[in-house]
Amino acid sequence: MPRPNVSEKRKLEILQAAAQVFTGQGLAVARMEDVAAAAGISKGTIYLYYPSKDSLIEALLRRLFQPLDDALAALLDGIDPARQRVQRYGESVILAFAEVAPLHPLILELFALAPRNPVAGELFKGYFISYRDGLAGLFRSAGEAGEVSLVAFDGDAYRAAVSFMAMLEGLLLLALINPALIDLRRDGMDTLAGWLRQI
Amino acid sequence: MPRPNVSEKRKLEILQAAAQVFTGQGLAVARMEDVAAAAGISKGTIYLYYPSKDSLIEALLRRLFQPLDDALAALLDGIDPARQRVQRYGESVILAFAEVAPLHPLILELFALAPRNPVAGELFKGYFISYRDGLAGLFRSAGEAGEVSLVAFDGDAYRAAVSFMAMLEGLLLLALINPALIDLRRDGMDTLAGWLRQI
DNA sequence: TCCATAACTGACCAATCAGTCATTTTTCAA
DNA sequence: TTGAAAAATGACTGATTGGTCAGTTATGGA
Repeated sequence: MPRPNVSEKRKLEILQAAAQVFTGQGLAVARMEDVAAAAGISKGTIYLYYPSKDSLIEALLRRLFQPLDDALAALLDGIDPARQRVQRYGESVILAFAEVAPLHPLILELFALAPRNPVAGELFKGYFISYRDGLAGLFRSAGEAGEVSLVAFDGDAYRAAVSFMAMLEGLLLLALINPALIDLRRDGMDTLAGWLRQI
Repeated sequence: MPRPNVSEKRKLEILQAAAQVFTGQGLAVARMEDVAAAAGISKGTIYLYYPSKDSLIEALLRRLFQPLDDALAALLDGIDPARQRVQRYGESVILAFAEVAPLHPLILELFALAPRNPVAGELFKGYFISYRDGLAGLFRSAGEAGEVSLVAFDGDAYRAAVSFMAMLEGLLLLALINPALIDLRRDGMDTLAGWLRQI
């Protein structure tokens, strides 16, 4: 019988410990020793699975990005009517963010990596460019098909896309910076619904 | 003749050097030695004006916040019609952000301090709470006076305030994360104008 | 049971850097 | 011109920590 491959399991355990420690202490302050302790292993073991602290941070970033990527794929490649896909996308992003509320301080720090860390930069850049262009294309064809009205945006699908993105990302930012400022589940859904009434 | 007070001038020079170095290298990586070199002084001298690296960061944060505070005061205490004040506020924030584009990586890092640094936390919290409540009050009274229509928000001034804030902060976030994503001066102004047509 | 090897450990090293302070340089009122 | 105080210097220290690796332990097929 082959030995059970502990590698993937260990990697995941380390990643979860890292999420917890990095969130609690901040990326710069948190020590690899602390991550190891939280994972119930020794520091050296981490380096059997991740070659550096940076690689651990990047793995975490990719992992947290996954749900966003999935939601974006569903938005852009779905077969449902455009309005419905946009609404579902907004709702799933808002709910996903509300669910990871304990990780918000970490997520804010990961955002701040974008201009400096190449991996983070590429992730964000790729995501937002696809998002903007995909959404604009979606609005354009839905507008031409008469499914939505772009009259509030002078018929400009690009403007509609930027407006939607600003509204949604803005909601997330407000929640990230100060949880007491808005209730994502209530205010987020209200604002999203209000926006959708424009088109 | 009293000696010219070099203190305020030196403090400002150090702050400007810090802005430059922190933006280029990141808060965690930048060394006090580098800030000193950029200011054309020695490291020890910095400590005659700022007691610690953290205090320097906090001074920078307060300084960068000042224009926002001023714009907010003009929004909340102005005597012009509500719609005009909201528009002017949005425009001035967007333009101010576009003007400090070289500092965007630093600003993103300062945002990420909010959950951990008490000074940053208080600044952001205070600002956004005043912003939200002041704007909601503004919309409420302007709605009652018939200056604006809140029908797009079910007559709810709070919802209108959250929607406006999300739109505006979202624009700034998109620009911060990836300058290539939107053109603040053009897309920002368009989106702002589009939002204002709702009320 | 044996042992090859996978998995893990933690003491250690090398590098880093915020902050200090004894000393030097500059300033200017007398 | 002088000297006392203000301003500035930069070598140094103490503490920290990412990453390494020689040695130890656990596993399971033969």
